[in-house]
Amino acid sequence: MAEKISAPKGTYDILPRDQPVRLWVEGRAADVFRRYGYGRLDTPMFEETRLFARGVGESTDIVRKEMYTFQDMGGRSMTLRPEGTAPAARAYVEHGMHTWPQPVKLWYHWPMFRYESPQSGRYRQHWQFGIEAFGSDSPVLDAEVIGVLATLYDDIGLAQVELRLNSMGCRECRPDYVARLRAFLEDRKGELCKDCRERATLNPLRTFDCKVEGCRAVMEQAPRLIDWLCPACAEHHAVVQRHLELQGIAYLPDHRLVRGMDYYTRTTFEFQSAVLGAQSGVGGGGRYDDLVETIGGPPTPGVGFRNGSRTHPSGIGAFPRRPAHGRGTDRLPSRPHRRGPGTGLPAGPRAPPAGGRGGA
RNA sequence: GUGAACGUAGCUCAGUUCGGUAGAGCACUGGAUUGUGGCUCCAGCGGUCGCGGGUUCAAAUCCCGUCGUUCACCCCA
Repeated sequence: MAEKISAPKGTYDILPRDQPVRLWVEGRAADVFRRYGYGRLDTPMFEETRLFARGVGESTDIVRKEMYTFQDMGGRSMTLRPEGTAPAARAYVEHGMHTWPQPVKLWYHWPMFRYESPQSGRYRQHWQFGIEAFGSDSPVLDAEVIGVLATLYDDIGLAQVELRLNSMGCRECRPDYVARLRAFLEDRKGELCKDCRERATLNPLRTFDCKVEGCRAVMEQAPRLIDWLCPACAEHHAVVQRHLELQGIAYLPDHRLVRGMDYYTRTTFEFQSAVLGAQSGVGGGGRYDDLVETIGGPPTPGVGFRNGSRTHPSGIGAFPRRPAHGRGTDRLPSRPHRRGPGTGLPAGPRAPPAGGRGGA
């Protein structure tokens, strides 16, 4: 026998038994997005490399060392998309969506590619749901986007998630704050770990993430971005919170919450699950008011979220879920019957959730 | 990129401590039985023990390397 060939490192096959859950989740998501007025967008799986370099940010790890970049036959540098917001923004500009009624609301379910070393819930190709709303800087829209994700989680019965909320400020107030933070870190340099001393110059906001006890103690006394927002950002943040409360969405203010892309401004948020170990983020997002302009479009604010398949190839399927309630008829389908015509049809609406790898 | 654990039939694993040329259950195939393709019973198929070196009379078992998986760090979905 010839040498066996297996799926590339960090990738996985999605077998017939996984499809019912997958289709069910996508169906639920599509339904929620539709109810909120989002239309589906599909873009190519690869884009010109400079779209991500500019959109995601040259200083991010994604752009610096995690992209699947290749040269096509015409000598152009192309990259398998590592995230969805930049391509969506590109499509917004390319198709003149600024002439559509604003905000333009888009959703997608796409595979993403990152050259990382795989570990729990982290793959080289994974699927993400996302929504993006372009063309409105209203804080009410931020709260709505968070509401969409909360509704989706509620709809599929995802349990034990909590929402963390922060504001990253804008190009007016963040630079001032970062300078202030840098000065603080420089001052306390001696008390920081080796990693943090590097972070202090490269990406000072990340020093808040450090798990080293000494660093945590120092960072307790560090200036907090949330305290140094400009009046406009502070007001924006306050309105977002008020509208979360109006929707009855519980959240935890977390001034240390920093997400991976450079494009975030003002609102950032993340739903986390206590049961996922180190990879606790389930989904999150935020506002990106400068992104469209950065990639060559007209100044256009935007806000969105993405939800990654953290634990299971079939997507959200393996997350812990609440028991099905009596009236919610559209619960998760069970695995198809062993025998039968081979259609893989769900057994029925009342089947209990099945979790775990390969389950359901 | 760093560290640790692991890698034996399609699947879940035993065997590795104290080296002696591979086992179980499930699945699959065939048969018996049975008013179903269900149950039970019988039989069978199936592994160069991830790969490559080394030590040894002899390696799944010890040593080195390599690839892969998992978990953690980094970072992040």
